[in-house]
Amino acid sequence: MTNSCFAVRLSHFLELTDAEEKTLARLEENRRHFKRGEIIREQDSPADELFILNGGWAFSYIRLGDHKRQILRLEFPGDLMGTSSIAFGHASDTLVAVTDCVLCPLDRVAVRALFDEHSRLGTLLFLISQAERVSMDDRLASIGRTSAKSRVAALLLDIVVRYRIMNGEDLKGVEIPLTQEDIGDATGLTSVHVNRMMQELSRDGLISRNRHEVTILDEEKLVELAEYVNRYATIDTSWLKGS
Amino acid sequence: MTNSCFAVRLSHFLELTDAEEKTLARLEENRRHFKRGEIIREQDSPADELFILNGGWAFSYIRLGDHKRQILRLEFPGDLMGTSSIAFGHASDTLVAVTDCVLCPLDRVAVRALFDEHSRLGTLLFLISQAERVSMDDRLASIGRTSAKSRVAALLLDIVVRYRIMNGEDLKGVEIPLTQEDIGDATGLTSVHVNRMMQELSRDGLISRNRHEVTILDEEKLVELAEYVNRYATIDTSWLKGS
DNA sequence: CGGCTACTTGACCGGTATCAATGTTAGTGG
DNA sequence: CCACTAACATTGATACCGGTCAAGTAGCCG
Repeated sequence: MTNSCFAVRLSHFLELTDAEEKTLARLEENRRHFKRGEIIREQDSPADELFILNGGWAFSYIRLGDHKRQILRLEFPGDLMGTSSIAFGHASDTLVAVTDCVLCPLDRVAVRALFDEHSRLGTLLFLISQAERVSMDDRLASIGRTSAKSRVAALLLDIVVRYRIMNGEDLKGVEIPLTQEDIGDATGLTSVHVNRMMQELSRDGLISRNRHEVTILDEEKLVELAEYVNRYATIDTSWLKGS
Repeated sequence: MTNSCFAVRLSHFLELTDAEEKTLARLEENRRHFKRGEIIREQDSPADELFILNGGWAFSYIRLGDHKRQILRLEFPGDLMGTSSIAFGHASDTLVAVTDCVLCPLDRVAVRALFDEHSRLGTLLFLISQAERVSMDDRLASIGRTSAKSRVAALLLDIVVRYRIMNGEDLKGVEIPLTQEDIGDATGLTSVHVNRMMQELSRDGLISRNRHEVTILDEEKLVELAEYVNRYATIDTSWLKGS
C-alpha cells in the first residue's frame, strides 16, 4: 500500500507496475511543511529542486516591475511543481503555500534517474507536461481573448474540475482559499473588477457564494460563457499501455 | 554529417553521441511540404502525430467562438510542434504555415521508442518542454499584466531572440511574415491597436520598420519596456552531461 | 488596369482600471 | 466573551486604455 500522492495521481493515467510504484514512493520520502501564506521558493533564487505537492493548495507567480503579479498555476495534491528548475539553475517563478502544505522536494538527479530506470514513467511525465501546457494554452486564450466575466468563470470552472479529480466527480461546491486579489492576479484583472464579475455571475444564477465557498449552479451555461474545455477528460494514454 | 534540424537544435543544449544523432536523423526521414498560409492540422481533428519543423515559420492557434483567435506559439526550424497530440488523441490547436514550410511528421510510437532507447534524449526533451513552458508563462504575464505597447514589444523581442538562435547572434533586423492582425491575435489586441503601438515604438526610436522588416534600434529600452527576460540564455543542461 | 488584402487614420464608445470610502470578517490579546 | 485591528470585500465616481466602426490609402498579383 502506497501513500504516495504522486503515484496515486499517475495511476489515474496508467496502471502502474509494482516496481514503478516503489520508485515513485521513494520520491516522497522527504517531506517539508509550509504554513499558509508562506513562500516556498522565491523567484530568481538558485534552485535545483522541484516538488511534489502532497497536501494543500499552492500557486506559482511571476512578479513584474513594481507591484504587478501574474499567477500562473494553481497546484493541487499530486501536482509536480517548480519544474522550471529542471531547465534553469534558478527559479523562474515564486511558489507560495495558499493553505498549509506538505511538499516532497526532489532534485534533478532524481528526475534523470527516473527517466533512465523507468522510461515509461518518463514518457508519462512528458505526456502530462504536454497536457498541462495545453491547459496553459487555454488560459492564455482566456486571458487574451475573452471578457472579464468569462475569465473569472473559466478560473472557477478549472478549480472545480481539478478539485473533482482528487475529491469526487459529483462535487458542485468548493471552498476557495483565494482572495479576490489573487483571482485578479490569476485572470489579469483588478480585485475590484473580480468582485463585480462574481456578483454578476451570482445574479445570473450561474454560481452561488457563501464566504469563500463557491457553488456551481448552472455548469452548462458557465462552460458556455467561459468557453471552457475540460481537457482532463480526454487525456489518452493508450499508447503507453503495456510496459 | 547530419542534416537533421532537430539534432542541430538539440546539440545546442548538449553534445550528442553518434548513436543519439543517428536516432534523431531517422525521425526526419519523412518530409512533407506546406505552402504559405496552408493549414497543417485543424483544431479538434484526430491526430496522433507531431512534427519537427524543418524549414519555414509556422504558428499554432486556438479558435474561440465566433471569430476570436489566440495565437499560442510561433514555431521556428528545429522546433517540435503539435505536441498536444501526445496527450490527447486529437489536436487542441490548429497549426498553420506562415511561410512555405517543410515538416517531418512522427507518431507517438516513435516518441516512446526515443524515451525507451535514449533516456537522456527523453530527459532533454522534457527539459526543453519545461523551458518552453516557462516561456509561455512569460507570455501569460505579458498579456495578463502589461500594457498593449509592452506586449507588442515583448513579441518583437521574442521573435528576434529566437531568430538569432538559428541565424546569428548579432542580428538586429528580421523580416516578419506576420500581418498586424496575426500580431494582434498573438498579443490579445486588435490589428488597429497593434498598428498604433508599432507606430509609437517607431516614434520613440526603439524600432524601425520597412515593409515587414523590423529592426531593433534600442534593445535595452525595449527590454525594459517589455519587461522581457531572455530565458534561452540561461538554460542549464549541465546535469545531463555525460551519457 | 482592377480587385484584392493589408495598413493607416480618425471619431467615438465601452469595458476595465483607478481612486476612495465604507462595510464586513477573521484573528489576536485581554 | 469582548475590544481591537488588519485584511478583505463591497460600492460608487471617474478616468483612460484599447475596442469598434468606418473611410481612405497603399501594395500586390492576376
